[in-house]
Amino acid sequence: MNKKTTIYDIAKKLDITAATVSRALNNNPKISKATRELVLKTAQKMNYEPNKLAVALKSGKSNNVGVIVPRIDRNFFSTVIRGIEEELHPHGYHVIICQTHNDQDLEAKNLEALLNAQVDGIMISASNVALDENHIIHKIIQKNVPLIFFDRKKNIPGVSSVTINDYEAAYNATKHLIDQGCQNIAHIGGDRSIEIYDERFSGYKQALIDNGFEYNEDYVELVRSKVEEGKKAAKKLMKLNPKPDGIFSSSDPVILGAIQEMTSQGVKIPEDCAVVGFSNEPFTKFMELPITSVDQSPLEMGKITAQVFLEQVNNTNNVKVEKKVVLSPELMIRKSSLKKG
Amino acid sequence: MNKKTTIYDIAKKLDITAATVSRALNNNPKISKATRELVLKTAQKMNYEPNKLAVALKSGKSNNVGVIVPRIDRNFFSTVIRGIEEELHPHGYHVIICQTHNDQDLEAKNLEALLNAQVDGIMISASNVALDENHIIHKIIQKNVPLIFFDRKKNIPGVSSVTINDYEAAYNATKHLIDQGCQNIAHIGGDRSIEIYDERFSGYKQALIDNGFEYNEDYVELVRSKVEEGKKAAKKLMKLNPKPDGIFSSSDPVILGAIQEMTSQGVKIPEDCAVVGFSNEPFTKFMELPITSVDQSPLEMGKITAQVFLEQVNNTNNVKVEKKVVLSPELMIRKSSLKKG
DNA sequence: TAGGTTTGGGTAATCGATTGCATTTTAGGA
DNA sequence: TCCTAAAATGCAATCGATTACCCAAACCTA
Repeated sequence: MNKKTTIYDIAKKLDITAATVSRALNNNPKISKATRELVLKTAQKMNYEPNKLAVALKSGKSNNVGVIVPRIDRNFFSTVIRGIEEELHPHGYHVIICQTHNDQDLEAKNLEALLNAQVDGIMISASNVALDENHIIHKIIQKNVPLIFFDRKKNIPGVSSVTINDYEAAYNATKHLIDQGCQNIAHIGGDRSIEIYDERFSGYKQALIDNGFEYNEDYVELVRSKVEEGKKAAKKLMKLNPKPDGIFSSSDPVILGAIQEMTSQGVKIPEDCAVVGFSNEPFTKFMELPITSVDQSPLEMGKITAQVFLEQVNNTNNVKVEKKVVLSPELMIRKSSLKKG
Repeated sequence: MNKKTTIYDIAKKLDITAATVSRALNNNPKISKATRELVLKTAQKMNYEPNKLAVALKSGKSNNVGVIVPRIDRNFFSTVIRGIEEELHPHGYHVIICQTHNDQDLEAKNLEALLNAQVDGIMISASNVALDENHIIHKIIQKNVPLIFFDRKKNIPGVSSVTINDYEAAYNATKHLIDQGCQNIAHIGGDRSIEIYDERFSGYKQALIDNGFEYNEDYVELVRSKVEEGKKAAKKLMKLNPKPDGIFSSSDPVILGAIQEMTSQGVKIPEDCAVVGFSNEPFTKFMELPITSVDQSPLEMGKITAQVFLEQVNNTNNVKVEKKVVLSPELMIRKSSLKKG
C-alpha cells in the first residue's frame, strides 16, 4: 500500500517510457530540455527516490564498504571508523561495520558476508593469523575487491595498508625516558608474534643500545592488554634490583595497572619511576596524574585509509598500485614521565 | 574476468534451468533428492555464493539496518552499537552506521540515505529537533519501515523506544548524596529542552524536596557536556555561600572539569564536596579518585533495541505494537561520593 | 488400460534501473 | 515541397534470483 514510486510510475503518468525517464534523471544529453524538466518536476512531485538496490544490481556497485575491527567499543577503533565514515560519506558510500572479537573464524565469516553483500571495498584491522593460500583474503584479492589494511597489516604483495611506525614510536618513547635521566628502563609489551608488538619491542631495545645502555631481558614483560596484567607485570618488575626507574608500555590499560600497583607500593610517579603508555586513550589525559602516551592519530588513520580506498576505486587503469602509508606517531608528553622541570 | 558464478552457470553446467537450481538451493520440496544434492555439490565446487543484491531486490529485504548516532567515538554510543551488532549479526543483518554530529540537516540526510538504501529498519538516537509533519521521520513511519528510538527518544504514537529512566537515575544519585550527609547539593545539568536533561533535573529537584531540602536555583548550572564547561560551572558554584558540599552532574566530562577546578581551589573530594557524574564513562573508574557515576547499560540498551526491531520485523499481523522499554539505571558508587566509611 | 494423481521440472514474469540499438520525429537545406 | 541528418524517444535485453503457473512423465487404482 505504501509502494515507492518507480521510474515506471513516472513514465506511465507522462505517457513516455521508463528509459526516457531514466535518461532524463541521469542528465543524458539525448533527452530534450523540455522532457527532462518535466520528468524532474514530476519525479519530485511523486516523491521519487531511486531504488539503490536496483542500481547496485545493475551497476555492480553497492556503494557500501565494509570495515572490520576487533571490536567497536574501543576508542582507537571507533575513532578510526569515524574517520573513514566522515571521509567516505560525502562520496555516497555507507560504512558497514563488523566485529571479530579477535576470532579468526568470525573474521573469515565477516569477510565472506561482506563479499556476498557486494561491498565495493573492505578495510580491515587484521587478526594475527597465518594465511594459507585458500584463505578468504586471497579470494578477495582475486576478485579484485579493493582491500586495505589499517593498524594491523599483513604483508601481501599488491595490497595497500595504513599503519603507524611502531618502531619509531617505541624508540622515541624510550629515548624520552632516557632524556629524563632514567637509568634502568623496563618494557611491558605484548605478544611478539603480533607485528605491532614486535616492532615496539625492537624500538625499545634499539633505543637502549643506541644510547649506551645494556639490554637486559629481565626488564621485559610481555602480557595481554589489560589493567590486571599491568599490575602483575609491575609487581614482578619491582622485585628487580635495581628497580626500574622508567617503564615503557605498549598499552595504556597496562601502564595504568602498573601505576596502580607501584603507587600502592609507595613508588612515586614520576620521581621514582617515569612511565609512558601507548595509544593515547582518552583517560590518559583525564587522570589526576596525566599519563604520557603515544598518539596513533586514529582519525587521520581512518581518513587516509578511506582516501587510499577511493584512489583504488577510481584507478581506472588496471595497474595495481600498492600503497603502504606509514604515519608518524606523536609522543604526548604528560606528567607521568617528567622527572625534570 | 573474475565473474562470480551465478545460478545460470550452475544450470548450464548441469543442463537444467536456473529455476531448478534456485529451488534446489532453497530446499524446495518439489525438487528430487538426487537433483538437489547434485546442485548443492556443483554449487560448492563452483564456489557459488548468492548475490545478495539480487535477492534483496527481489524480496524487498536488504538485510541491512541503519543506526544513527551523534558520533561513534563516544564510549556510550559505540557500546550501544556493539550491542546492536552482536544481537543482529546472528540473524544475518548488517549494521550501517551514520553520524549526525548533532546536526539536524545531516540527520535528515542520513535518514533519507538509509531509506534509499532500502534498509530493513532504522535505530536512532534522535537529535532534539521539533518535528513538523513533513519531516522525514513521518515518511519513514508511513512507509512502514521499522523505526526504533534509543537513548534519546521522541514521543511519536506507534513508535517504539528503548531508554533509561533518567528521572529515577537523577533521583537516586541525589538521594545518595543526601544519604552521605550532604546539606547543600548543587546540580550541573544540560539544556533542559532536551528531554533527558530535563528529566535529570526533575529527579534532582524532587529528591531534594522529598527529603526536606529546599530547592534553590542558584545551585543549578546548565552547560554543555565538556570538561571546560564543568570547570566554569564549578567556579561559579564555589562562590556561593554556603558552598555546595555535594554536586550531581548530568555528564561525566563536566564533573571531571568540576573536580579539576575544585581540587585546584583546595576543595577536598569527597570530604568537602561529594560528586556524582553520569554515563559511567570508562575513565571514571580508572581515575586515581574513581568517580561515582550512573551506568546507562549501553550494551543492554543496544541488545534490547535490536530485539525490539526483530520483534517488529517478525510481527506478521499488521497490528502496530508500540513498545516503550525503560531500563533502570544503576548508580556505580565510587570514592568520589563516599563521605562515610 | 483409460483416467486420475503425484512428482519433478520448465517457462516466463518480476523486482527497478540502465543502455545498445532501432525507430520516429524534427529541423534544416536545397 | 522533398530529402536527409540530427535530435529525441522507444524497444528490449540485462543484472541475479525467485515463484506462480503450466506441462510431462510416472505411478496408481479400478
